[in-house]
Amino acid sequence: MRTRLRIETAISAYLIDQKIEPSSTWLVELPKDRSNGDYASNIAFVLARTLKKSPQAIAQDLAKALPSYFKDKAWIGIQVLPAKGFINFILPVTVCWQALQDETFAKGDEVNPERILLEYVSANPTGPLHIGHGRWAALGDSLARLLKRVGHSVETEFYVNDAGNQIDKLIASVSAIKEGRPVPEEGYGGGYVKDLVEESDPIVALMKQQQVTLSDFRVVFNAWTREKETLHETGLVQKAIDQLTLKGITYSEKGALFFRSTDRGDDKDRVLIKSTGELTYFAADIAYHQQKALRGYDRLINIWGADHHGYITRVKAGIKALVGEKPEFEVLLGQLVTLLREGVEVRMSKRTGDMVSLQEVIDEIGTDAARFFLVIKNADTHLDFDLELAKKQSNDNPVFYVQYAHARICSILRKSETKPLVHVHLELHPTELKLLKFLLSFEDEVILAASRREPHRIANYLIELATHFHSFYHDCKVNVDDQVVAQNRLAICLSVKRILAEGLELLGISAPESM
RNA sequence: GCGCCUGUAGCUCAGUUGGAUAGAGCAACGGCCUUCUAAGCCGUAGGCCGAACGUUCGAAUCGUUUCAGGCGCACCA
Repeated sequence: MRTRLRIETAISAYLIDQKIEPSSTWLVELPKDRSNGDYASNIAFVLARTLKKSPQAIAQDLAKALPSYFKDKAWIGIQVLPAKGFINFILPVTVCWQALQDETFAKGDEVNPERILLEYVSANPTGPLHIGHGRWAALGDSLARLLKRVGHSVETEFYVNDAGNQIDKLIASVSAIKEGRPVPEEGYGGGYVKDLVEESDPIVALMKQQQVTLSDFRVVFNAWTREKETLHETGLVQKAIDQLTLKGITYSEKGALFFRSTDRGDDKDRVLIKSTGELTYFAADIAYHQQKALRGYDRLINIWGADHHGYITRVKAGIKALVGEKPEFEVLLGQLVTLLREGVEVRMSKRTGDMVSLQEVIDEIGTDAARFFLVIKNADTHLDFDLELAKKQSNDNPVFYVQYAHARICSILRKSETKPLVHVHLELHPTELKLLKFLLSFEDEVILAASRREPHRIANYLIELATHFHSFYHDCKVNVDDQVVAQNRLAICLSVKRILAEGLELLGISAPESM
């Protein structure tokens, strides 16, 4: 971002000098085709209307004038080229090099750092985690890492629904098995339920099991909040309901207590207390979010499956009613995962026990491959996860392609006897130059991925970086006799290694020294 | 019926705050290991970006309509 910021600053300075006020927003971005330049701006298109000149003519003028606005010595060689109305910027190698050397490269660039609470997975403790939870786990954990990386302060939380109907059914199923009775209808009959018979507290046992799986998946939460003890036993749910009633936004009807959520965009009012006297999950949920809000965050982010889409408006309405506009409430919806084995869908049912658990997936294909598969696709596209395919592909799985690049660099470093220099001389092989320039764009990718909450961008960036590196490896031998060249290339290798490792780290994937 | 997501190469998907000839991997075909790990590199072929209309100097990207698939629309969780 800092590099891009320099360019934006130069353009702004020019506009101020010329007393030009753009009619709408312009930007400096990575060109789609990197061979056009390192950065590009659409400013000429934007100014065309105000200046009543063609974008091409404006671009010509700007290209001539802009270089003198880069005051820093290192930037002196910058090329500013007009092209079909675009303005392309080609950075001097030294600028790229210096940016990469900076300890804080692609780190802490967020303009408005926030205190964020990210809640994800939050699976009921009624069975093992499945592949769908795996998607939220991979997504949430990577997102947390990304948000931290750009400078937010992030805490992660797993909300444990250890109260309510489903829990009662599970307990009933366990005792039924224990006493040799058949599992009640609508109960849980999966194989794992039989194993719970030995446990003094089946819920805790399942929670621990989930924790082990997540830990194997390299996903660790700052907090596991248990609904029963933090919300019900403390009376906080009732308190939240009372507050709503006090505000006059509840009403009784047919023996139930309703929350007037239609006042805040919902299409029907929601029940807080059923006519049976039981509290709804919705009541507990808004109490929970109220508690989160009171802890003083700027933003609450939740990751939910698309099947909870209908829930957003009402929970948002509840939060707004209880705590106001203060903490932003943001829900990231992820589309569902279909688990396949050789193209045939594996139905996910905890009740029948007909399922493949996340633990089994991890054991079968490994955490690295599983996480990569789950995070590489945009969260809003439906994901088909084929176990056999994931296993079969494991040799040309993109994750290995990326890891291989890292391992290759480590191998080069092991074989090299020269020490890297601090700077690069200016004569670079074209492939080498492309690689260097691509490294620089990590900065922009991280910012974009974090601000749009799209970790899959990092996975795609890494694949592309690995591609650039493998080409470089092929075209440019590192350990050559010419010491200047060797040191240069070694220095580039070190940068690639660092970015690969940092990128993989953001995805919670290992960067092996050898393969 | 209403809401949200998706529809891009044979397959799996990038690209979507409008921009420069629409990209990658797999599959297919053809090259490259006496040289730092061939889990690699290079090349060829493959497209009316679901369809139609509209907004714009400019649309895969925005709007309307429509078709197809997924997921929701409880005093269930």
